[in-house]
Amino acid sequence: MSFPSPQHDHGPCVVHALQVAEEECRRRGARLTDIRRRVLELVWRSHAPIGAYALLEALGKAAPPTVYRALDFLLAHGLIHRIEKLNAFVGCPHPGHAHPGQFLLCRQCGAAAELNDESIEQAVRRAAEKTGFLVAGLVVEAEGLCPACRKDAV
Amino acid sequence: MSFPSPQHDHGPCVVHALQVAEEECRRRGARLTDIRRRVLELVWRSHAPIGAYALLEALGKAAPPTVYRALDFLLAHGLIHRIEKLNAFVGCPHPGHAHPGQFLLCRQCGAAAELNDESIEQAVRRAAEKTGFLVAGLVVEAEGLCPACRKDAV
DNA sequence: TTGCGGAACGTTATAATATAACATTTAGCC
DNA sequence: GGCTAAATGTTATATTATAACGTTCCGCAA
Ligand SMILES: [Zn+2]
Ligand SMILES: [Zn+2]
Ligand SMILES: [Zn+2]
Ligand SMILES: [Zn+2]
Repeated sequence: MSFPSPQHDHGPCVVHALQVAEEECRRRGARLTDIRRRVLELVWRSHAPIGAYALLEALGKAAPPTVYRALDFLLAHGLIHRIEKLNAFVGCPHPGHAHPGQFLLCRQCGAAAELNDESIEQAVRRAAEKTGFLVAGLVVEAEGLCPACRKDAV
Repeated sequence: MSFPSPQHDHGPCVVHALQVAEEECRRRGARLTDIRRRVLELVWRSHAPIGAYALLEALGKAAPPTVYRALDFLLAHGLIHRIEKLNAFVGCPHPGHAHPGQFLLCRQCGAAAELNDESIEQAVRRAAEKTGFLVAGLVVEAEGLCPACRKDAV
């Protein structure tokens, strides 16, 4: 919910995310195969949202469909989110209940933070209702400066 | 601000948009060249957001950079918006003051409506502030059913 | 008017992102 | 073990976007 400090030790976050993912997949009867786990780990290891071809390269010998299929699986089970603005992917810090993500993207350091603010979704839903539109999915992506980069910029 | 009825006569909308664009460009000292005007007209003629390569085809004999340059110009001067989710473009119904768009995108008929709801932006700004993040740009894209398609679906 | 200089455009090639189609392997189940 | 469906491998190609460089056009000023 808060912005990840750039110098925090990210290792434990990755380990924790993988544990949660194992659990969540078990609960759902979904198979977190080796490739899928490796992609998820790579996504988490990256501090910033990471693109499919960067993942592909990190995986070593693999073709595009391999990584896209893994990403599709992870998206379908709510373990990652896609950032539309960046054509990139980021780990979900609290999978288990389906939700659209709301993201803060630092234009300086690339870091991303996920919000899940009820009032944002409500504001959209209310405004949409006024026009008679029924909201089914929602993309919210704010670009700007994270706390650390904001300080640096003075 | 409200959803465009699918059977409304779109011709006048296009004509009006082009007039406003002429005016706005004059005001800004920007050149609305033939290509740029044709691209803007094509964007407006399309009921739904339209992609760069569809515009390219409609233009006839032209190469990608031609249409992308025109789109860049139109974006820079606030005459169109880009829909990130769709990699597509839509005319702005009220250019003249820079603003991020907030969009309602019908998954059935493809129609798009632009909102400019203060409360949405405020909700995002407030939630971002809590984390110390400074918002500079904002993408809001809701997917769902427009009033007409909602009725059809019962 | 003519020539200058920058903006706009043309053209070719290529980068970056994503999917189609089909063969092969693997994992779970009886 | 043998069956089946899911997962993965493999090749080709679609889709979206930009780089690089040459040419043309347009406003402006000598
Ligand atoms: Zn999430
Ligand atoms: Zn930052
Ligand atoms: Zn607008
Ligand atoms: Zn519709």
